[in-house]
Amino acid sequence: MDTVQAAQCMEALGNETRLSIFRLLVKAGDEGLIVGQVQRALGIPASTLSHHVARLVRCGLVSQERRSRELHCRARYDTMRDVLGFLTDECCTGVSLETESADLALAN
Amino acid sequence: MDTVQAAQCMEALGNETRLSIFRLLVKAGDEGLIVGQVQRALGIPASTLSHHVARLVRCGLVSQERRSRELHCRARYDTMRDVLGFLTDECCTGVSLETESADLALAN
DNA sequence: ACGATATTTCTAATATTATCGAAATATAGT
DNA sequence: ACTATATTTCGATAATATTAGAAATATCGT
Repeated sequence: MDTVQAAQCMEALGNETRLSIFRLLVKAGDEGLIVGQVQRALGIPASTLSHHVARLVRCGLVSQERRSRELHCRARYDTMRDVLGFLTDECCTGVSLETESADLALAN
Repeated sequence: MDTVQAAQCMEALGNETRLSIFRLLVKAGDEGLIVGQVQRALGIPASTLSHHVARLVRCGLVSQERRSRELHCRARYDTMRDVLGFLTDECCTGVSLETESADLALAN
């Protein structure tokens, strides 16, 4: 994952509404949720929600699959893993994620 | 770390300029960099840079320490670790970070 | 074909963010 | 006190994002 896509994903998740949507989808697991379920869960207008979901889809964090009238949304763990990988590699160099204090190494 | 602070950090890192600043500071390691060094490295006007750095400081991703005229900036690994922890726990439930494909468990 | 449901696209208003020059502040050396 | 350096704050403009109602589209059941 390159810097641009990483930034796009972060920007997407940097909005509280979108972060809630994404967390909801993660919790829903493999099954995912249909847009209407998300809407009822979060209580936001359909058009607003559609906008936010589209943005999550655009940056690759959510996938959609139409099932007749309903639109199934699922969190894309692969993308999320890439984002975490980017952050760990590029933004946390030399720091273990464990809480044991770090042995900062200038890895470049 | 709560949802609000996590979102703030992500929003901060979701801007390409700020992400570059942060990566630069991470690479600089424990020593950090003074604002002027960051400015020369990235080639952006001082006032614009100041704005972005202030934002990184505000959300806790960067710390500053004045040394006479110069302002030393350092990446705060502890905050970064918390952000990664949040993302791993709340946004990646049941998915291993290793590339071996996941055993999605609905952990709630 | 029609009416109901699910969701998006359009449109417009409002709000927030980004950018950067100019002026202000802080500190250092002379 | 004066000048130079380092950085921030101010102020104004431009760009982008958020919000949400209304209209459009798609699909279903009858």
